[in-house]
Amino acid sequence: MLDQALLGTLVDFHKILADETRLKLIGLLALRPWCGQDLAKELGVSAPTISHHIGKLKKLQLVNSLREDNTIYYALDVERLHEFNKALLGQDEPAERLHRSKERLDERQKTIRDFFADGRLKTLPAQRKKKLFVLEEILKAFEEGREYPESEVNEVVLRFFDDFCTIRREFIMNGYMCRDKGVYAVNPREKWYPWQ
Amino acid sequence: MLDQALLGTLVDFHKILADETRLKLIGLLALRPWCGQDLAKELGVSAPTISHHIGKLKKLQLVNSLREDNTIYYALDVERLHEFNKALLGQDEPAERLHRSKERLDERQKTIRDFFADGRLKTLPAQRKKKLFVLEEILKAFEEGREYPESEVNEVVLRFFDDFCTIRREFIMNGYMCRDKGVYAVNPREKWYPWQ
DNA sequence: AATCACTTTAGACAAACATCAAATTAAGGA
DNA sequence: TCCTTAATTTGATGTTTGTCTAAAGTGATT
Repeated sequence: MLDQALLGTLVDFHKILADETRLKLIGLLALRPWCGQDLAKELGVSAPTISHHIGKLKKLQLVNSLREDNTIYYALDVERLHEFNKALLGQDEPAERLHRSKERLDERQKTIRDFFADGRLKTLPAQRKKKLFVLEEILKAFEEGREYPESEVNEVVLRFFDDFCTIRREFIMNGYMCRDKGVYAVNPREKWYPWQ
Repeated sequence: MLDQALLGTLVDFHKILADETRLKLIGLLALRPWCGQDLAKELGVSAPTISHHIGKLKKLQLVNSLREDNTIYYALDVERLHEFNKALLGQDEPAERLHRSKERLDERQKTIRDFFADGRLKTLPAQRKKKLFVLEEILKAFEEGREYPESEVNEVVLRFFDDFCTIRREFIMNGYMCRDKGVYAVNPREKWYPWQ
């Protein structure tokens, strides 16, 4: 998943953005380049404080500086900002995800053929991936948005497998269903496993 | 710009993500729901530590918890994560920006009519907004992407205004041009003032 | 040289916080 | 009712860090 090198960078990035003054600084620099004195006046802090924060932003290459006579103008690198923002989430592009999901279609159907007979589950797969395929297959017997008392969940599952208790537990553990005060409901599909 | 309410939330968000353990936690919870004990074992920290971090993630509603018998399963709210990530950048929609730029069109043209006569600048406006309009008008005489020695910048500006020195300085100060070792170049237009 | 405007570094202080061990709470099951 | 397992709270500790003042550094102008 998240490799170690990226993790360190990501921590640093968020550390940098986790400060009100620095966030304001970025807000101002997004408008235009500023010099230190003006930034200090605008934000109501001392010049060394500005220098301190600019230094941090520079270390992440979020701002560049440019000297004009005595005064130094700082400019935001918007592109760089976007790079960081993509790092946490954007690693799984929709197109890519779609591609992989198609790749797995055969695997899913094969699993279901293998583990079901006459509409009933022969045995719960031990392999995690296959187990999820099976759970999702059983889940088709439930209506999304409707609430089920525990007894009714058992009833429905029983049509597929005797050990309804295990299946019910797996539904919860894997986020397919939620339970509140003994009442069960299927979670919306997009919350299941977008990474599968 | 960045309003105060959003700013606080954003600081909190980044504070939460600015920790290696929590980032790993999010990485794990992105895969599937986990219970506290397993998370502690997986990350090699104590249970209270996990509890501490989960508490922080919960405060930002980044994770939900779900009790199954004695054990509590924590699940990541991916949607919420996306919301936060959009907050920093996407706040200025292109459509909105376009709208505002149209609003200011008349103002711009009026300023140029007022301050130019026979293609020459009468005087540099003191008011910041108008000054920028004027600078941008003069800037049209430069090619984007081409490099100009200082002498040539002076030459071009001289066609509009005698005090080329001030104009040249204003170009730099306001981010319209950059200067490196005496060579000038016009910055790409999207870096000027998207907010104007 | 001397001065001036601006920036950066150094040092100090206080606040925030990650972590752990120990104590406490919560919920089942014997 | 007691025992077990898991989660949370509490308190302590050491680290990090934002901010300031004072001092030093940096370029340009007189």
